[in-house]
Amino acid sequence: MKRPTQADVARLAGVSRATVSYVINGRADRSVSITEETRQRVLWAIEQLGYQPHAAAQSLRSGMTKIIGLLIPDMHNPHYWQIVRGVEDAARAEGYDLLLASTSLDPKREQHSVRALLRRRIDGLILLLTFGDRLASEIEMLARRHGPVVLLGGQVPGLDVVEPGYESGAAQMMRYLLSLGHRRIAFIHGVACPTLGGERLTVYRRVLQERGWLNERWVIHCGSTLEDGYQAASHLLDCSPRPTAILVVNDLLAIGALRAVADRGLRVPEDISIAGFDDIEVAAYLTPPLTTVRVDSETLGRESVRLVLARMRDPERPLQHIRVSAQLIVRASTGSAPAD
Amino acid sequence: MKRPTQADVARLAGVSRATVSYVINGRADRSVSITEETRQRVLWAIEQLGYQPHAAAQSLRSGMTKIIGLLIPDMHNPHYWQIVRGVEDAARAEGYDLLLASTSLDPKREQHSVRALLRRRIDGLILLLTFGDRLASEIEMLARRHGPVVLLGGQVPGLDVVEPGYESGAAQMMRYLLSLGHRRIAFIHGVACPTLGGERLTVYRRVLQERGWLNERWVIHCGSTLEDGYQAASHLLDCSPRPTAILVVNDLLAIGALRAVADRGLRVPEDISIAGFDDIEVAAYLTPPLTTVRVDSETLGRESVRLVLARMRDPERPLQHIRVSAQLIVRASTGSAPAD
DNA sequence: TTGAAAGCGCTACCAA
DNA sequence: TTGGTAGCGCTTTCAA
Repeated sequence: MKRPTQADVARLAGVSRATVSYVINGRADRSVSITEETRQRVLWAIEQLGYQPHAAAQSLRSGMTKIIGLLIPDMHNPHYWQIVRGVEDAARAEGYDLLLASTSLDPKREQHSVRALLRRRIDGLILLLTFGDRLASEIEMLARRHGPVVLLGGQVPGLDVVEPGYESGAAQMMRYLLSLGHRRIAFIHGVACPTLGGERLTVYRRVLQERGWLNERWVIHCGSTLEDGYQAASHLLDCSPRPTAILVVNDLLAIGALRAVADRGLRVPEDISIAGFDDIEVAAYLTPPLTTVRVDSETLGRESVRLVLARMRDPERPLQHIRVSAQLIVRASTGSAPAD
Repeated sequence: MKRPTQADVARLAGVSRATVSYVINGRADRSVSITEETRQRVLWAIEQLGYQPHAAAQSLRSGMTKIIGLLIPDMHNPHYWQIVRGVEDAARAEGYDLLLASTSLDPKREQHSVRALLRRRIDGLILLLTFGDRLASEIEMLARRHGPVVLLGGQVPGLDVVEPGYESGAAQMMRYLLSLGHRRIAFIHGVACPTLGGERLTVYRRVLQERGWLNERWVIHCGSTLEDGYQAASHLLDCSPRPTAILVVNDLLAIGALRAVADRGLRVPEDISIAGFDDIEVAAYLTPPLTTVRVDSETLGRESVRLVLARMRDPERPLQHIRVSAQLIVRASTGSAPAD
């Protein structure tokens, strides 16, 4: 019970293999023309046998895989999933399948995954790198040889980039928190690699520095799990004086922070304000609903696919750098700074 | 600047293409043996050229793609990601890449995705079907021709199945709620397809029926988004008398329910208890932390991969049906039924 | 309008 | 111990 091949179809339809190929690939319009009757016979034979073209053979011959690869840092963070959704959607709409890999926040694995993805001669690659710097030169080289590679955030010379507008988002957020009267603002920087989310931290530091309110003790570096967020917030809550607001590098960790506050019997936002980044879907449904900076992650994914496809079509087009804007979303987790 | 092929390596190393192949595939041990010196020269040439085997060509020749396909219903629900994590992990550990597709809760798209996946002659396929029944016969047929197909829940004759133990979990949950004195227990069945989560609903009905407390007005069928959960719960809260507990088909929707309760100024669990299924990661960090039924989703994913690989190795092995057990996790969102 | 045939890059069998 | 070589299934050019 072997799977039927193109030759089987040809035999059954009483035509040559080339004809079958023409019919399938719809080349019937331009250079080649096929009798409607022949076409129908071929179609019938295909149906009859349940024939399906062999993807590997097509790839080998045509040089296209019809696959787009996506590398994300961490499957735990919903934010990345929203990106995956955007990518999957856009890719599928164009007839591409999605090969997904995650770094699991491990540099070795990131390197390994990038190589594995590249090895497949996938049509296009979208990389959301965690430890990118270490690989920059290798990626640059490989990208030159392989097809299109688009970076989702970060910087590698010679590559198209889609950049989330966290920087302006962070600035909006800081302005907002200051307008509420907060001065003791903490920052939880829970990421696998210091460079990740760096722009948010930088803006935070700069804004407070300008006012002389920066206190490095209130910048917590920790891991990237919910529990890390919880622990970091717990630590901050035990400080004296306590910060009146905690800005968290992403919503996932902010959820951990909310829990920490609740566990200490404190109220949000009366006793302390909490805010995050990303506007993951649950953010609006938390108790209290979370103030955050929205970066439309599906758009991030979609745009990446767009760039990849565009580069496929025209490898010589000028380098693109697209910025997806961010927007402050005020909900109930932030309020005026409590009087001392 | 074309990519080097095996022939280039052979030329540079001064050996034949076959030798290169042997070196790469480490067949040097058994049937064929290669001088250490030759081996080194080949390795050197590979390094020199930055040669990487062409995956499509390998697939075509060897018949293996080193890819496992996974179809999930919906990228919005964290529960499914946890499964994806398990699959990705296990697959990568065995040298397989992951091709991911999501149904987006659309039957057409499910059918289309299954076909696309099958078409690739992927080494193995893991399906978490939403509308499986409609496709059952097609899948069965295709599975016979194609490689291993494992079902994650559901039933298709002739296929290996990994089944989450929701049924026993639901029974534990109902027993627990009853022990807290609840009699007016509602059920939010927010799924894309009635059969999904059916076992949970069935247990719910059976248990209440036995006591004569079943009230179909308290069974809400709705969609599968957070907002659907919110709306469904809102509706239930407006009933009079109000249910004293709401069991939600999954944690994601339960989050929506928690929000609805909070928005009405009611307290969980004093005024009403809320419980879900899956034990997604955020469940423990919600306010209040959510009582739920844990089904270890990573294990679900891992086991699926295990079955796929086992079936690859031995297509004739007896059909497997693995049940992953469920466990009641009591947290703060459930409490004694309020006195009337 | 259709068919023949040359590979795409690789693996594995057989011969040397 | 190594090399020659026949395909895997498909697309596409060229000829008929």
